[in-house]
Amino acid sequence: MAKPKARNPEEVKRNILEIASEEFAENGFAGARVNVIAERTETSKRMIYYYFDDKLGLYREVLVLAYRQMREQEAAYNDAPKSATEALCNFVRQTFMDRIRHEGFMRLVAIENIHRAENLDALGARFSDVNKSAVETIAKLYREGVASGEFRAGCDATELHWFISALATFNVTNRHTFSAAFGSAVYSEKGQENLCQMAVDAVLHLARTGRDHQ
Amino acid sequence: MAKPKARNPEEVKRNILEIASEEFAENGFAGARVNVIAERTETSKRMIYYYFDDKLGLYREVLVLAYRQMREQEAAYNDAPKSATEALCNFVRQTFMDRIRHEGFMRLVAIENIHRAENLDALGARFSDVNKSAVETIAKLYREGVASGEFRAGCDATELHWFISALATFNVTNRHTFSAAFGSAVYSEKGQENLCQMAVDAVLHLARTGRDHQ
DNA sequence: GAATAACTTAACCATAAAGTTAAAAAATAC
DNA sequence: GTATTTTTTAACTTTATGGTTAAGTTATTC
Repeated sequence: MAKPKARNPEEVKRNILEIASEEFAENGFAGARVNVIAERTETSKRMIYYYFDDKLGLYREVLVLAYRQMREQEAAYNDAPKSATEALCNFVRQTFMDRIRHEGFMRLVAIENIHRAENLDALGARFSDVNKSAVETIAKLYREGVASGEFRAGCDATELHWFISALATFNVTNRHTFSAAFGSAVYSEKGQENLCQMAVDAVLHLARTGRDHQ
Repeated sequence: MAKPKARNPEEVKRNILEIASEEFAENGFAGARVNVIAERTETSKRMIYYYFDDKLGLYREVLVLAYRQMREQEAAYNDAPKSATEALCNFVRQTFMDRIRHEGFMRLVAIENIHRAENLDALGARFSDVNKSAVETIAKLYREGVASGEFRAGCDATELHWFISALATFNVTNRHTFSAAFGSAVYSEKGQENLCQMAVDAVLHLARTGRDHQ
């Protein structure tokens, strides 16, 4: 009577990781409960230990998957802009919106920073390889702008990436304390447009003036 | 033989809060252990419950104290700069360095954001009152620059504060994942100088161009 | 100087947490 | 059709956790 229920280990793992990702993002590593994760999956607690050994092993696989999904998604940008200026402008906007869309990922990153990234470090090359594309995108973009005369040389691509990332990330991860302290006007529709435009203006300015910080 | 050990409830409370602040900043709310906090204080676990009721009560008092100390310290800036430009430049640098110096506070803020600031919200006016000065400082500074013709009108002071805060905060709170992903060059002495200078340049640019984002 | 309130100590408790055991069943591979 | 891998179930163990009890001590108040 009960359906045969075909086996699918990959799907079981995927399902566990999906739920675990939500629970860790919501409650942090120490705050998350293995029992709760188990209850929410379509399988049992035993299977979590079967596939991931322990809570930490599960958490680390969640991190790997989250970063991989994020970078894959970022790599799918590539519009066909008319100029380097336009491309950079789009890139900043994209990043800003992207961070908003992936709040769960942002929370995992914030949590891992509280752990001083010791779990990402433990992953070694399995992690750092994934990120190479992120800086390369903006490096290429900036080079093209310098070549066309739109930007001035001297900026460091990683520093530009840092700058864009800082604004887009803070906007999501510090939203709650900022609102509690200073009101939520900056998180109104108009407020968010303003902040995004400020980010675009500032980044264009930095790219155009080049290395004024020698 | 044992010294009389004079009573000093305020000192006992202060001591508990100091240790608790370190433990919560290090491990988060769920990760922190009341037993560990108790062991590290000069008093006993019972006194924590005597003064703060429970773990959450202790955590909330830690937040109150941390924000108060931070704002008091910020309010003690007031140098005597020659121009509004110089004043804004100094303010950005100060903020940038300040966040670096108060890593523990930054960690508490990050942790409270993971909790969606529900504990700050629960404090109500006891919290929001403390922050009024922070935006007022930059608002005044910007007004003076507009009056002197150095800046153009139209910027929102809270948005400027958000902008400066974003860069200075991300630099500290996302240090570990950023380094793990993109290398630690931006956290070398030279790298940090560059980032700080980028922040100054960008903020000056925004203040000078005023409301290009209507 | 007795009463009272503030404070201290350490043993104790109930619960909840991560993780395990063990036995069996079902699907798949060979 | 035998061996292997995957999956299920549920009870169990160990340890650590937040929180409490209860008795005692010290300063302060009257």
